[in-house]
Amino acid sequence: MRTLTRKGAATRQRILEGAAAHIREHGVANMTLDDVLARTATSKSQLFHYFPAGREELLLAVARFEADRVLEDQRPQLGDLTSWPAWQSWRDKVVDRYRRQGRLCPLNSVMSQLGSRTPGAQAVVTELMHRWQAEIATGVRHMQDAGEIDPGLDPDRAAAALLAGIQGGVLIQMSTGEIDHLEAALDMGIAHLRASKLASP
Amino acid sequence: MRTLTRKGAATRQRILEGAAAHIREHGVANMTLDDVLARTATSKSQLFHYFPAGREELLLAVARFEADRVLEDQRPQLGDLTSWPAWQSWRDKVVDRYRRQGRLCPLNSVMSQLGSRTPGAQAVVTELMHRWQAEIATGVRHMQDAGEIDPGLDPDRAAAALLAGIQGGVLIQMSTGEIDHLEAALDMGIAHLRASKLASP
DNA sequence: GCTACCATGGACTGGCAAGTCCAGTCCGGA
DNA sequence: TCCGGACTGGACTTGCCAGTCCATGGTAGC
Repeated sequence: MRTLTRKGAATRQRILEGAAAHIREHGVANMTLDDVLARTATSKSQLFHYFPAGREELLLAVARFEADRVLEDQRPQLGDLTSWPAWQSWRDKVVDRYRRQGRLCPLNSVMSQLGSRTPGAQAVVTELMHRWQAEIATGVRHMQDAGEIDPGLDPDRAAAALLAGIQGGVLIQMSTGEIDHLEAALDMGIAHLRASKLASP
Repeated sequence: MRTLTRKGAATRQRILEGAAAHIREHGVANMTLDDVLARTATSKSQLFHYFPAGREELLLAVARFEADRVLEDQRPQLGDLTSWPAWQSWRDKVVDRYRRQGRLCPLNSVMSQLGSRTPGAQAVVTELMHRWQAEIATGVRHMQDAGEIDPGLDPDRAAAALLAGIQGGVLIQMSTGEIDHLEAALDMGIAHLRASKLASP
C-alpha cells in the first residue's frame, strides 16, 4: 500500500466509512467483514488489500475516524470558550450531539471490542481524551484571565472533572436512554466554575 | 430447572462465578463457553442445564452478579452519607475500588457485548444506575436536613451529576489507565455541594 | 431399597466468518 | 503502444465455538 492511486484511496475510504456507518447502526459485535463488503460494493481481496491485518486493522481505522469526528462535531464552540454564553452554547451543542447519536457509541463499542490487548486502540482514545481536556482547560484559562473564574483553581483538574462528567453522562445515556445525567453533569460543572469566582475575591 | 438440589445450586453458582472471573481477567470478547467449563471443571451439558438459553443467558446472569457487587463494594459508606467526613470516606472507597479493579470493567464489557438488542441487559444497568443515584440523593437530603447543603438544590439532579462524573471517571481510567479524572470528578462534585451552603444562607 | 428425577460427561454437528489465493482487469508512465 | 504494478472478483480453506444429544451416574423422598 505504499502508493495509492486516487481510485485506490477512494475505495479505501469507502470501505472505512461503510464500516463506520454499519457500526453506528448495528454495533461492532454485529459487524462482519461481509456486511461491509455488501454495503460498499467491494470484495474481500480489496478489504485485505487496504487493511492487510484484516478486521483488527479496519476497526482501528474506524476508531481513529470516529475519534476525529468527536471533536470536530463540537466546533467551533469548543475552541472558543471565552464567555459564559459561549460555554452555554458549547454545552448545548454537546447535549444535542449525543441526543442525536442515540444509544450506540461507535467509539466505546469499538474500544471494548479491541479491548486492552491492542495498544493502538488505547492510544487513539488516550489522545482524544487529552486533546479534549486540553481544549476545555484552555477555555478555563481564558475565563480566569477575564476574571470570571477563581485564579486559584487548577484548570487541568477542572477540565478533567468536566470531561469525566461528559463521558459518564454519555455512557449512562447509552445504557438507559436518559439524557438527564449528561445535562446535569455539564450544568453542575459549569455552575461550579461560575460560583468559584464569587467565593474567592 | 424448577427444583435445584443443593449440589445443583452449587454447580450453577460455580459456573456463574467462574464466568465472571474469566471476564474480569480477559474481557467478554475473549470468553468462550469452553473456557468457563475448563476453569470450573464442569461440562457443556451442565452449563446448558442451568442456563438453557446458553451464552446469552449466562452473560445476563453475570451482568446481574456484577451489578450487585458494584453497590455492595461501596458499603457501608454509601448508605451513610451523613457528614462530610463520611462523604470523603465514601469517595476514597470508590476511588480505591476502581483503582484496584484495573482496566477491565466487566459490566461495561458485558453490556457492549449484549448490546442494545437485549432488553434484559439494559434493565440491569438502568436499575443499577437508579439505585445508585437514589442512594447518593438520600445522602444529599441528609446533608440538607443538617443544614450543610443549600436546601434549594435538587438532590436528584445533584446525584445524577455526581454519578455521571463517577461513570466517566471510571470509563476514562479504563481506556487510559489514569485515575485522575475519577478523583477530580468526585472532588469537584463534593466541593460543589459544600460550597452551595456558603453561597445560599 | 426403589424409583423418579436431577446431575454429569463428553462426543458430535452445523454454521459462520476470518483470512488466503489466484486469475484477471485497469491505469499510468515511459 | 507496452509493461509493471496497482486494483478487483469471488471461490475456497480453515478453525472455532455455540448448541445438541444420549448414555450414565447420583440423590432424595417414600
